[in-house]
Amino acid sequence: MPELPEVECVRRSLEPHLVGRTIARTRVSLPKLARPHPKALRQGLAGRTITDTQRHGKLLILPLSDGAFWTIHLGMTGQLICAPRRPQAKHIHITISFQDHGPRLYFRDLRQFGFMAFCPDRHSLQTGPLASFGPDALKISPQELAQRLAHRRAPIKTLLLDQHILAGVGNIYADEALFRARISPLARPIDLHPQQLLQLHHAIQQTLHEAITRGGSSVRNFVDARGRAGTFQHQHNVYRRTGQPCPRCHTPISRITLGGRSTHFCPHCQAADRG
DNA sequence: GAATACCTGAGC
DNA sequence: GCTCAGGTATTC
Repeated sequence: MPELPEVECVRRSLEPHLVGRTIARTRVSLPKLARPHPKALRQGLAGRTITDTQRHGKLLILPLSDGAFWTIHLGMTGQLICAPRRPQAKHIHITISFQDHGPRLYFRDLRQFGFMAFCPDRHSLQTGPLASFGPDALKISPQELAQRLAHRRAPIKTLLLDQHILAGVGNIYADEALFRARISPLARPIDLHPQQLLQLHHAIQQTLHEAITRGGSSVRNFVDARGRAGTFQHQHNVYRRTGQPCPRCHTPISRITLGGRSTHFCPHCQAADRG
């Protein structure tokens, strides 16, 4: 479920439960979710203390004692659960227990697209889990966004989903940000005025910040580490609203496929010839 | 770029 | 039975 706002909500809900705690034991029941392999994850985490919680795009980064890092990507259906006992749930693939014998951390992932990785130092973090990510979507400047989009020829929606360009925007927030900026998902960067790129940058920031404030979007069943659902799905203007009236002009929302992903937009407010 | 692959489940 | 699902890497 998680795009940048959901991962940020997970990070915030996790922080008070994790920082300062020392890992005792890691149990991996689905080896492919542990990188580079289960033994490295188990041995790397054992005895190390979590010193902070950070996020880059959709990647959770937990700095550890001795300059190591633990990274977690939730993929499409990943969920972190902090609880004293194993929840009555299927698809729990990794369990972390701590030296204080307090609540454990359970990694649940139905579709198995997520992962946990151990990085012994900053270099392996940057050449490993972080290698494929551009700047964080909440930290990138308008100038840098414009620069990174400049000579790309794909439709803008496809580019927003490309984590090499900027990290954190997924299908929901790409559609919602383009609606706010009144830009067609089919527009190419070369078609856009500099002013429109500024609007897009602003729309991305606004949409992501507002979603974080509302606890993220629980389209299917996203919950944070304490089991709380978000409410931003009630603020969606276009995402999964095919055929329903545009909140701005009442034209029915269209749905097309772009880069293999369903794409929702208002054909009037976001008309291609209006950028 | 588009298609496909990795997975399981919900909803029709 | 079929289509769709919020992510990403790899192939043609």
